[in-house]
Amino acid sequence: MDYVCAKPDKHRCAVCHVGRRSDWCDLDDTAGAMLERGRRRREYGSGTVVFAQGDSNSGVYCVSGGTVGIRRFDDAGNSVLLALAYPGDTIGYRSFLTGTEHKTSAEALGPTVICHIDRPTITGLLASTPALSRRFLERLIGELEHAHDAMFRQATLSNRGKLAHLLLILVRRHGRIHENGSQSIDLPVSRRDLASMIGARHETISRIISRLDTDGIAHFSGRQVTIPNVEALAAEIDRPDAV
Amino acid sequence: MDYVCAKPDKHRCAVCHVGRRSDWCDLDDTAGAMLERGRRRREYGSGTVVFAQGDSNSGVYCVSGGTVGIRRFDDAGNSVLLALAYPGDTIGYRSFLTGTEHKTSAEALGPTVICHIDRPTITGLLASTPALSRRFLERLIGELEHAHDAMFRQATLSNRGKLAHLLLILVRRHGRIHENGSQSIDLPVSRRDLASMIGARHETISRIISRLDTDGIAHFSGRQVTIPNVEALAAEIDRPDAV
DNA sequence: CGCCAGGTTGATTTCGCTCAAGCAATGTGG
DNA sequence: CCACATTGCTTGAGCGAAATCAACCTGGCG
Repeated sequence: MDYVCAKPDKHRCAVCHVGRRSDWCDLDDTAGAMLERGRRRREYGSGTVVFAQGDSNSGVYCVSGGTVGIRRFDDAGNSVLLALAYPGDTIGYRSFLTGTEHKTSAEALGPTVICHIDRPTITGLLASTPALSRRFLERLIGELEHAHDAMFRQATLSNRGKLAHLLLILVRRHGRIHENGSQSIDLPVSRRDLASMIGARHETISRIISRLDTDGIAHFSGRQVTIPNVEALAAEIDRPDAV
Repeated sequence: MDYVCAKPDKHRCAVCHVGRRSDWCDLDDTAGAMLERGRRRREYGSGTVVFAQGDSNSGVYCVSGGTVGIRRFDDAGNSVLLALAYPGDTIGYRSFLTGTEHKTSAEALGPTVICHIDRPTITGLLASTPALSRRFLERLIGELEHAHDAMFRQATLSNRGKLAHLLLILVRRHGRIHENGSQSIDLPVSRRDLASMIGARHETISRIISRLDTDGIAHFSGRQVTIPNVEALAAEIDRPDAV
């Protein structure tokens, strides 16, 4: 999701460096001041819960630094990592808009900085700045688009294909390019979460990982992944059968 | 998704009987007149395409009668039925809002009546009626919620459980209650589409169906399904193993 | 009448899940 | 500081579920 602000370098949220990519860049001076008053910055340690599924809504959150996991639980204790949120993303706005309890949990994956904007403030901002409502609308559209893509992949790809695709997405976000053209990722999530993201057991993920390793597609060492050839990884996506 | 109009029996779209459940019930007199001018009612035969994935947007559509399938294709010709739309639902509004091409196709599943509202009209309505924008927003939230639920089920349930769940949803929409407490559905979709909705091959669906039949959970005859005991069907959802 | 799409069924193979054991890293209380 | 639990990960064995390939049926429809 790439939202570009109409007024670059103006009225952006002061603490965040995301600037033009945040939802707040359309605010005028008074609205910006209101945001500054109602905003509260906080750091979260790895694994900390930002808001929990079932909690009543207390405003919205804006990710400033780090990575946040959006997760859903069921009664049996199963959990699925539905999405990842990055600096510039607003989260928790859905239950704010509907006035219902949170339908998902959000947790810090690694050290994270998040601003909380309380209900009165965000209500005021929405009233004074129609463009903000539009931002949320477009954010929703992006998320729905993302969910539809995921549903389609879930229905058409093999587990190996799904993992390859997920690695490719993670490379785009977290990847570092090496001198020899290979790329490395520091995975933001555990194996179990990788498994839940593609709808497989964690043992299955382990096996696929070791096969990708022996096939030379991707080399795993803890949460470090090295991908010699990204094109080769991409070629794995729609292949039902291996070499 | 149950949206209730603030002004019942007033300013609703004239041809539709959905009245309070449509997105248009908030319009005032002038906006209502604008809608009447820009609206064009049309009947679609079974299987007809309303709009196709890749088409440029030409406004939005409002389902008046029948059932519409929202489908996504890939290059290889695979298709997945992502959602169903019913009278009162507005479709095609996402690509209108983003100004991009349609990311999904919509097709009539059986005889269907749909109103088309052209771009200038819907643009004007949105400008004059902020509540309409809010309607779209809540529609998006509902769809995203639905997609998240689907992703979670896709990751946690067996194919049998997914099919049981899908039948339960369809019973709610299409079911008729018999005298003896059993319920019947006239499936709006083919077996292949049932398969794509739960991410399985159509042969697998055939087998699960015959097993549900012999287990006495649901009896299939063409697109007619009879469910003696809905509770028994619901109990199938989270059961990984059969009796 | 023959064709064809949609559906069923069978045989076989592959994939992925379950159960289970083992291992490394981390943390904890004595 | 060590014994010991805990957590996350890997690996193996066996099994069940589902995909694949294929034959065949059935009801429309030109």
